[in-house]
Amino acid sequence: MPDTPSAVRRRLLAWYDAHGRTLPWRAAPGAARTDPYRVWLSEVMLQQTTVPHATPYFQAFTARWPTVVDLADAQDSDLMAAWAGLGYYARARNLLACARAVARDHDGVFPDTEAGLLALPGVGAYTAAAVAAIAFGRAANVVDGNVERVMARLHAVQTPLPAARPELKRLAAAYVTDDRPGDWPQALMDLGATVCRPKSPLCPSCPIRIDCAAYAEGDPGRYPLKSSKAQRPHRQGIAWVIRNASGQVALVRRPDKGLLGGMVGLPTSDWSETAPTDNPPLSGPWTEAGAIEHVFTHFSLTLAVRTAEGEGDYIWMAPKEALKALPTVFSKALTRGLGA
DNA sequence: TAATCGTGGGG
DNA sequence: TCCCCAAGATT
Repeated sequence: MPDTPSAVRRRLLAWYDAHGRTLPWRAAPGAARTDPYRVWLSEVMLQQTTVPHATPYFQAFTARWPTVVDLADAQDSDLMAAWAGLGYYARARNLLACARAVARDHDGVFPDTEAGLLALPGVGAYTAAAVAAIAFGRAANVVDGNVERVMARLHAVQTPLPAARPELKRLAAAYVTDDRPGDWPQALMDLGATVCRPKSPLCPSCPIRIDCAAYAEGDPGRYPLKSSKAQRPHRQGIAWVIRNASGQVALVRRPDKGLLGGMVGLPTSDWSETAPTDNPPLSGPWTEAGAIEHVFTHFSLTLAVRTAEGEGDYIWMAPKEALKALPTVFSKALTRGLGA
């Protein structure tokens, strides 16, 4: 059974002071207030994304767009290209919408309350609480996957995810106070990332293991319990690599909604679980260039790649530039089509 | 509420 | 090789 919340807080914050991570978006100990723009940008980039994957993007974005107003002035196509490879592209569209809302409706200054932040595009319950706590020192209940896992173990919650979410959030709320409101969620998240890991938790290094009901049971790694997930279907399609006389590649801008929305892509057939209708955009002749495999969150894909020379009403881009602007699935297909 | 929405690393 | 999963938001 956990000790009092205040005792748990004391031990975990002491651990955080000694073992907390140094991260590019995190203010150095004793430094002046964290820049809300950097906190918000990092939080959006880190949604469902690992620190090593997001870090170079954070560095590139802050170098190119040092303030939220700079970002608001960016071209849509530049922003989307800079996000290429990071995934969940709705985040990039919402990032730009949010920057423009802050610039236009808030004089370039982020709202400093949880409710104000929550009203911004792409800012949900987690991100609003995180920015309110970390950038503005608000006593917000910041609950991400790490916090859910720590709470599920600390209290040996028997309800499986995702049904356990409300209960886990209630449990987390008991630890939120006006003392060090920004450090507390970061301490919880650092613990979850480095000690209370999804697999093979490092309980001997945990500052609150004496409070942990799952540790007392002997197998904390089995928490949080999870309900079984649906299996992933497999789809197939065709991607067409068209090059003009200058060696440029034909790209299309994908519609804002749906998969890879707003990104440039190769022209493709429909992607379905049955063989695609071969309806190429040019008469050809087409050369078979093999196929690539790619796995999305809710389906896997085999994409046959065919190449031809031609002209037409496309976005024409040099291959080197295209490879940087395309989402990964199309970078793979283009690389194959180029014979690299 | 449940489905949709990427990618890369690790066990 | 395959499956898990990571600082979630939106509809």
